[in-house]
Order: sequence, then C-alpha cells, then structure tokens
Amino acid sequence: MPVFLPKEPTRSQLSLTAILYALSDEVRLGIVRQLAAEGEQPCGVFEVDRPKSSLSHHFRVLRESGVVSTRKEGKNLLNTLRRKDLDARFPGLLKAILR
Amino acid sequence: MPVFLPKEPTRSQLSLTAILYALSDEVRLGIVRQLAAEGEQPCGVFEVDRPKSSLSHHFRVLRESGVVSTRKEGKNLLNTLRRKDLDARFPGLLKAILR
DNA sequence: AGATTAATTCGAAGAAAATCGAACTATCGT
DNA sequence: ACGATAGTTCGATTTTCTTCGAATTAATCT
Repeated sequence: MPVFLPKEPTRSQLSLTAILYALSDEVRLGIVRQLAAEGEQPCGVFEVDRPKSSLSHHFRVLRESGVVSTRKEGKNLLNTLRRKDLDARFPGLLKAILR
Repeated sequence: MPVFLPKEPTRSQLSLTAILYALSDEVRLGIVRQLAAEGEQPCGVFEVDRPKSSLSHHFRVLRESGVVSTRKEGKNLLNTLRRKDLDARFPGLLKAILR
C-alpha cells in the first residue's frame, strides 16, 4: 500500500471549478486563510473541531485541487498556499477571496 | 401549492462559500459566463445538455446563493447576474472568475 | 527496540447534491 | 376555450461528500 502520494496538479492543470469547489467549504477556507496569513504550516496547528482523519480529508481536497502544496519536513507535512500558481492562472481570484 | 418563490438573499446576506459553491459547477459557471456576456436572458436560451428540470435546479442554486436574480416578464423568467451586489460584497471576485 | 508524535489510508455510515421524468402553473396566441 | 410555450415543483434514484474510528506508515527520541 502506498504511503503518501501527493498528486498535486501542475499549474496548467489547475481547474477553476475544482478550486472554487475546494474553497466553498468553511473548514477549508479557514485553513487557506490561515495559510495566507501565517505562511507554511503543518496540518497539526489548525484548530479545527474535527478529528484528524477529517482534517486530513480536507487537506486532500485542497491539494488535489491545487490550492495547497505539501512537502515533507521530518515528522510533519508542511502546507503552503500555491499563491504564484493561482495568481498566474487566475489573477485576482485569491486576493478577492481572502480579503 | 406555491407557484414561484424567489427567495433570493439580500446583499448583506450573501455568503462567500455559498457563492463559490454555486460557481464550482461547470453548467452553472457556463450560465453565469453567458449572462455576463449577453446580459439578461430567459432560462430557455441556455444550450445545456440537460433536461429542463435539471436546468431549473441549477438556476435555483444560482438564485439561492445570490449570484443571479430572476424576474418575471410575461411568459418567461429573465435572469441577470447580480454584479453590483457581488462587487459590493466581494470586490474583484466576479472579475477574476469571469476573465 | 520501543514509545511517541504526525498525519495518512481504509471502510462504513450518514448527509447532501445531481439527475431526470412526470405532473403542474402561468402566460400567450388563435 | 384550446393548444403551445416557459419554466417550476415533486418524487425517486443515483452519485458524490462528509465524517469518524481504527489501523497504518514514517520519523524522532530515549
């Protein structure tokens, strides 16, 4: 069984509807807002009233839609907002959503 | 039985996540793009590969989220993009999504 | 090696959404 | 009044999401 497969879309694979869908959930939008404000962060720091497996699900949706990128750093996974890619493909979108 | 109840949110009731959700569907986004390009239009002019009842469902989602406003004009219902309200509450959002 | 921590995957259950046909309402034209 | 047109509502089915506990992987620490 595979352990961890990123499966993040490339910049040119980004889909607007998939991104809008990912951001249409309060929990996920909250995560994205926090990433925008604080920068790279491990999954564990997000204070969400949900068990880990649920949080993990939401991170997956964010990754698969290309909103967030995740890299491994020792024991944890560090998440970042894919600002550059998002701005390149959909200028102004992130700014409008995060304001 | 009620015949037709708009139930459109006021400007201040607009919810970002509800709007993003409404626009996260290809069919609905297509409708919105066309409304943006052509202005007010009846439901019937949209060439969508779906039966009327499905189209009607998508219009309802657009109305209930506040993306579209519908008024009755004789035999048909005319739909418009709620540009002013959307721009007021979420500046730049529509522009970024429609470009 | 064993324990701890970080986060994922799996699987099942429940909730929410999409889809479509059929029936309905309202308006218009003849 | 009848028929056609525009679009909705209803109800059932299917599909897709969310949620969560339990098991799992991987890294770190003692």
